Amino acid sequence: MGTRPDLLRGALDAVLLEVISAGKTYGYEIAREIEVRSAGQLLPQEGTLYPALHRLEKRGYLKADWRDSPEGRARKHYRLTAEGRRKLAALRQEWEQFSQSVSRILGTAHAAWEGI
Amino acid sequence: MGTRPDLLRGALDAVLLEVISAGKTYGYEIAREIEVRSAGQLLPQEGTLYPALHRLEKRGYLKADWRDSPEGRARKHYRLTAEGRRKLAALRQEWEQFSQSVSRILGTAHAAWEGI
DNA sequence: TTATATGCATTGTCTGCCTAGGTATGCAAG
DNA sequence: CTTGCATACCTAGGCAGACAATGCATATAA
Repeated sequence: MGTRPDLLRGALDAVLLEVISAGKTYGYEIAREIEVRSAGQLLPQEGTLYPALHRLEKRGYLKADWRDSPEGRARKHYRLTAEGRRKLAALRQEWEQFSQSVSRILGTAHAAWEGI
Repeated sequence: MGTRPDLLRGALDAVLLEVISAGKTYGYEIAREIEVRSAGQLLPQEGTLYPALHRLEKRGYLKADWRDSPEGRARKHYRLTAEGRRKLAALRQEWEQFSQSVSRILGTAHAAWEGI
């Protein structure tokens, strides 16, 4: 795996909603996409991923339906609700502000020095 | 307060070590410094801050000593150990990689596109 | 039959932020 | 003197969520 658990916590929901909105719709595929897009840095465990998807569904950000697969067992496909799209936009902005705050404090490279 | 608790979790240790290494040495001062440096975005609660400092001390990243204060009660001053400086460097790099991964996935502004 | 890839799910443990309290000192206002 | 406020530290308990481990189901290949 890549990073510490605690790092993932704050960003997982945003990452999941983003990947799903980009057309990766079921768990197994979502996991692999996250791994690819992060170049192996991020890789949520199954015991993290599936509960997270259930949470997002229960909170109304995702809708799911089952479809058969040509290989292996059936897949549970997710898609964003309207509320999910709004949530993604909000989480994206929240992440941006937060990560810039931290990066500015830590003095890491991609901090935006426009402010202060 | 500023951000969601879950966001703070992943970055708090790094932020604390950084602020202390920059010369803000006791809890109350550390808290205010974080608030100032993040422009109010980050503000750990006392029930978060003090246990976090104790953890870092117990793990050997910080050393502490008590000193009297001209105003109010005595202060517990922290400073980084050699191990603490190494830890800060590691956490800084970990944060940079992680935040870039997430930012790249979310497509937020300050992502570095040099890599892929 | 066994192994491997696909695919979803749950249980139990552990970590750690928060809320909500508490303690102590110094000073100013009433 | 008492009340309030800033300074300054600490802790108990609740709760959310990531992880490891395990299990189940389907398909293909050795």
